[in-house]
Amino acid sequence: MARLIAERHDVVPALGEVFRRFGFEGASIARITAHTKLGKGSLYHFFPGGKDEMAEAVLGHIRDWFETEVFIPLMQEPPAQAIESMFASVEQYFHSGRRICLVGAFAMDETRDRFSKAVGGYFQRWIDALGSALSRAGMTEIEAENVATEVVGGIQGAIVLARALDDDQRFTVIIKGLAQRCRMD
Amino acid sequence: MARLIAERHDVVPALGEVFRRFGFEGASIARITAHTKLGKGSLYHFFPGGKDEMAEAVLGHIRDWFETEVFIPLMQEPPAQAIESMFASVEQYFHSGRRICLVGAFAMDETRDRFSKAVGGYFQRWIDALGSALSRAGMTEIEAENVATEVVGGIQGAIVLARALDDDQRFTVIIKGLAQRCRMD
DNA sequence: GTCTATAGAGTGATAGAC
DNA sequence: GTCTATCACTCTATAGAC
Repeated sequence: MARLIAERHDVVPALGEVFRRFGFEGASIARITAHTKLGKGSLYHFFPGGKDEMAEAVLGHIRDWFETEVFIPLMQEPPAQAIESMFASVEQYFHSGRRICLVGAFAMDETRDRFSKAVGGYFQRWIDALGSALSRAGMTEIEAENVATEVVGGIQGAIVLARALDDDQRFTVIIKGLAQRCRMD
Repeated sequence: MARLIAERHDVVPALGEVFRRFGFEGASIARITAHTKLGKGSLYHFFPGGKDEMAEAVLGHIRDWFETEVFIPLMQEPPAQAIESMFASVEQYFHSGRRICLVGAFAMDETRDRFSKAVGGYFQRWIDALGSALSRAGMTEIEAENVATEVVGGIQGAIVLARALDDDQRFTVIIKGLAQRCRMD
């Protein structure tokens, strides 16, 4: 009976979707078992720390994805093309605003305090990486940091608006504006 | 003992704070009674529709505040000064990013679907009002709408970042940049 | 037998509604 | 306060892999 399906990392994306849909508080174990098709036994076998450990695993998984797909390219590749590539990744990853940023969502209520290190680290790393690219592209340090902050924040805002208005065009329009801002104005 | 304190509208701000802190799912009736110092009896007397009606009341209260303090001035007063005044109100209302936007938070998970009308209406009204002011200030229709969308979204993003990084300076810096954008560039 | 993965009944606590 | 449903979580039982 055992050994058939899962390893721990196989269920992490499914876990992420549940947390995204319902939030941390709204993601009950019942909902999680329904979505992951894993019994409580398996779930607590993989994540002895319960929901907190599940959320931690999801945040780590998100961080890893951004690290390889976005942050490292921003730090190491030619800046103009890495920035363009970042916006393409963002458009795709967030499904034009139909998929939320779990890290941003966790930041909104007291869930933040449970995962403050992962939440803060994710955004700081993003701002630093983008700031590095903008700086290499010719901006002053201070300008690069300000624009990076505005852009990373702007992406979060675009997600909020797209979902609130149920209109992905808003997301795409805002992202285009932010991309323009990175080309200097 | 009864009759002493409350009317329904007196408890709405306290309700708002509970929803802000814990989110809709995390705001349990126990937490609500603790914060409002109202028994369950009074609570269900004022809000027979339960938690949904409580949240609806909070959203209506928020909408009313923005309507008088922000949206109507944007539509009717001299645009440059109404826009400056909007940014001042925003800085104050959101406590430099330490207080979240409940409407934006509700937009993030499936809570949105319960309150989609209030959530969508709030942001659309804000964008329309700001767009009107920007247009009167000299922007083309299309430019005004784009900038209004970026600014309203940018404010939401600023809240997310300020909380995620636990740093209100980020909020203030972003707001300053958005205000600059409204003066044309 | 020992190990890991699994299923799910059962725990007390707490949920929202009234 | 009282109701039922559901919460997060524990535990026992058992499957197959070695």
